[in-house]
Amino acid sequence: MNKQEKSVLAAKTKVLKAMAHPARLWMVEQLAVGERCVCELVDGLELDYSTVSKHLLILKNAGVVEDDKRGKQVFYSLKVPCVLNFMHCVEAVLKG
Amino acid sequence: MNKQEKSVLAAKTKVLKAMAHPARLWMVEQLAVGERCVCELVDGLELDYSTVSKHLLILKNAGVVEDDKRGKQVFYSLKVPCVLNFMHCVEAVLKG
DNA sequence: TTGTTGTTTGGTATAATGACCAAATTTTGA
DNA sequence: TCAAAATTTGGTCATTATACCAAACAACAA
Repeated sequence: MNKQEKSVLAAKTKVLKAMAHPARLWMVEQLAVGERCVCELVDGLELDYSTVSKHLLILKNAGVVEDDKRGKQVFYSLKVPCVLNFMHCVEAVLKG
Repeated sequence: MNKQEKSVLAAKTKVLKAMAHPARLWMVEQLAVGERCVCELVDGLELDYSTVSKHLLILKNAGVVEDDKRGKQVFYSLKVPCVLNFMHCVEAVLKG
């Protein structure tokens, strides 16, 4: 494996890791329905604002979501809807 | 979020986490081509046998791969080929 | 200006991961 | 049997993740 292959692999891994956490995956599924402000995600997850904010940063850095500040609130939305297709496959894995 | 929703989420997360590591993702991509013995994966990754073996166990426990012992060697193969479809989406994420 | 709401940042303690080494296991071959 | 080859298991240690608290910031309202 050369240096370039390694960096491609690292980049893909970053996207997968971003979604590989229950709170983050839940948020991705919510955002698939439509944009949400941080407050709504905090409500749903019952986690600290600081925690949710950091999770969102991870998703954002991975390129999975984007944010939009409107007034006092920040709205997050799914940047790449195809990530959901994958979840069908994950469900297939779960069924064996 | 009730107990059942949480456990479904945990199960999906397990599958994602299993692939969210460069060595494991590389192995999944190799296995997509065809089955491989542990020795071949060790060769390609340049990691310890023990390390690779543990990575494979994680993939197996997640339901992503299966193993087949033939003689002295153990061959691993991809149990759910659709996981690869997802990688196309990941690549889309990478392109922004 | 001051206060309030919504969000992010910094810090810290704790838990989970991942890499290696050594040792145990399993299968085959001499 | 005994030894070698392929793999797994157990243990340790360093690194990374994650949760919470406190404090900082930004936008708006009084």
